[in-house]
Amino acid sequence: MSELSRQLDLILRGVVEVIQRTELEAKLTRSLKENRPLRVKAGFDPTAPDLHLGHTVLIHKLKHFQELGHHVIFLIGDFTGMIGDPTGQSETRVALSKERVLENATTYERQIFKILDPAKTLVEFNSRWMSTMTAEALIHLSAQYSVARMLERDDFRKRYAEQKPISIHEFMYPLVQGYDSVALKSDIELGGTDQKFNLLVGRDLQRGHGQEPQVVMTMPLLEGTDGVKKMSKSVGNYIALEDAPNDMYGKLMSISDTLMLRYYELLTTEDMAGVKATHPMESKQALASLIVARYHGEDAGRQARVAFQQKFQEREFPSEPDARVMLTLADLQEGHAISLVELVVKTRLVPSKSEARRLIIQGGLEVDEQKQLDAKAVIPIVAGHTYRLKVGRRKFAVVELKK
RNA sequence: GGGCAGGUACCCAAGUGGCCAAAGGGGGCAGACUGUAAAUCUGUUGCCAUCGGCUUCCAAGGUUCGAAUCCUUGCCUGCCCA
Repeated sequence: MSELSRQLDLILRGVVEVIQRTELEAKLTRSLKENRPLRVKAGFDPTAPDLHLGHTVLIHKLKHFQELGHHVIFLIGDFTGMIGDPTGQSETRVALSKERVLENATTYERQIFKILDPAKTLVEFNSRWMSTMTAEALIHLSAQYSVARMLERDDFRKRYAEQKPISIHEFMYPLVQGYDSVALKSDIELGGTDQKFNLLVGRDLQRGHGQEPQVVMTMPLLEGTDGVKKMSKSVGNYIALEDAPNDMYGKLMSISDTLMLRYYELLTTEDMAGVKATHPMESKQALASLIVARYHGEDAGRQARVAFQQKFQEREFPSEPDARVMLTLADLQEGHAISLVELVVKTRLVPSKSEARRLIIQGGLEVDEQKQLDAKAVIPIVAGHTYRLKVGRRKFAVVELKK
């Protein structure tokens, strides 16, 4: 196998679309011949340093390039961040302070370097060239794209059709992102399939600046834990890289069987036929252990598995409860007692007394393995005893009286 | 600048003077079921409380015994005309 096809093999694995394949091959060939690594760019939002598994699909692809000796540019869109997210539903963001951006960048690095090699990764900020751009240059840049072409972008088109607001500045997002490619002389840009439009703008702008257009590669979007919408923090269907091992494991175990296969496909290199042949629950546990181990270490993976089995399969009380409450005498009524509602609220696992009451009536509360159904009940609290509360399906708390 | 249509709970969306804490759907939560799930079914979903009370329907005023519903002003959104 030639070096070219070896590289192509790895590069194309899992990719949805390559624009243009022939250009990619040409760039690779030249890179090999001249011994000049390609510049591979991917952009990230500055406000969400809490990376989740969805992001890792892309980061792993960067890793592939890195392994092949190419240069990876991790671009933090601190300037574009002012515009708001490209899905368009959110409002304009306030510019982040310099300190804040750097802080977020550090957080990013801590997470991505679990996958990427720090020595071979260039972290860039687009404010470096954008914040010094003159208004004149900006107008000039805007002149390179038409409104009609902007409206080709799916979400713009939809919002326009649905009579929803689109602010002018939102058009700057694709333009600036495209210009980033010019500034970085990017050879290849990676993004999710939803980024296709923005990525293509980069090609146009590069051409306009006399550069060879970048090759665009789109990666699949990973569905979130709900199995339908793409994984994102704002929807709340995400599994963050920095989720605690047990949470991460638990979230992975709660996904549907169908979604599990998808995760295997996009997040691992396991053999799919083998996975499908195994009992779904076992496959799911294997997946959960694998991912937890990847971000928290082998031990954490094993421990999370044990903890999960305790907590859910054998319905035992976990060694690490979700909340610990220390009561003082001031919390108790005369007779050293406290109402169940009060007690549940004190764990903070439930937002209000009404919710606590509801939970109890619906049979969602156990104290020391005894189901409590009376929302008006008051229970005595004895010093020295540790009360173990099961709050709803999956939350546990321990309560003690402070001496 | 003018005209029209809108702004309701986490989201979508009904309601157009009292029967409205506000239909319906989605989502969330709980229970049953299960292989951890998913799907399904059932219940529940402003806050505090025993009846009952309190604060909500863009904002501020006003009319009324009584307003999400009527009026005024303002803010916001979309469309059309200029």
